[in-house]
Amino acid sequence: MPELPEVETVARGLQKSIAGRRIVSVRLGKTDFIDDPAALELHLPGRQIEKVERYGKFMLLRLSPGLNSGDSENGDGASLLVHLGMTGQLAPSAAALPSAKHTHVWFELDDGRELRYTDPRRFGRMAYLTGAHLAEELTAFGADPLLVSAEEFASRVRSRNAQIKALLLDQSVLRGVGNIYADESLWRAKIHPMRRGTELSKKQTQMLRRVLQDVLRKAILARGSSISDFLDADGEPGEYQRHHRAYGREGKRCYRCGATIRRAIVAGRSSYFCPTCQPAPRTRKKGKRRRQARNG
DNA sequence: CGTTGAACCTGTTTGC
DNA sequence: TGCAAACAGGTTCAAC
Repeated sequence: MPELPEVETVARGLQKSIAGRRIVSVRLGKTDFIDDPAALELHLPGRQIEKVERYGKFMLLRLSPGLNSGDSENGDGASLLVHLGMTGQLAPSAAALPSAKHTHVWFELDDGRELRYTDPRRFGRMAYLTGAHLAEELTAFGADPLLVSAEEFASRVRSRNAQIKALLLDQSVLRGVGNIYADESLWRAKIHPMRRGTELSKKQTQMLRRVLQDVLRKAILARGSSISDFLDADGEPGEYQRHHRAYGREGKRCYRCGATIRRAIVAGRSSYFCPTCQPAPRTRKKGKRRRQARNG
């Protein structure tokens, strides 16, 4: 569910509502999505949440130096890394309110509230990481799509023979793009999701970066897309789903040309596109119909 | 190197 | 109405 704009929305909300608060205690339910549950219970109590930021689809809760002695990496960029997976929600709540179903982590704060993590499918991830470990973790990711230069974007995309949809979803190429914003940007750039990176012209590549950034910025302004269950840190849905041009529009007409939006599985994911505006690449032979004779 | 499919887990929607 | 299949904003891993 949460891609870059949704995670940015949650991170900004949390920065406003919980930055500066201290974690008093930690309570855990199911923990199979937590790297080292005991580390949370051991290291988080007493720490102040200094800042909440986004890194790709991750949230980084930057923590104050710990008071426990014996922890050689105290203060060394200690952070709580949170990935929302498909259905994760992280939001503060009055401690007295009942917890939603599938709430698995409660951080008691020093102002009487609790920061709660709820995640029905538990595809999310949570980890307490310090300095070197955190840095190492983050090196696996590619460029931030909002910051990437035209040159870097082009070199990352045009050097790869994979399908452009797969490249946009690959977090080691760009960090933060998911299924919705991949399809939305490809529709706007008029590029078929099965086109190869190597196949894109310089113009197309420039256009793709431009519209991707534009879509992401506008989606952030609209506080993300809520298809069925995304809620921000204030419990509010986003509005950007109203502006979707491709994603989820199978069978409806293309806003640009009126053709019928199609759905196909590309890179293992449902992909929505306009078959007219986004012409398909020449299909590989792949058995089936033997049209033209090859050999000459 | 690139693709595909399965797996992780729960809930909701769709189809017969 | 009932029940099974398909599908969901993500990631990872094995197999080819």
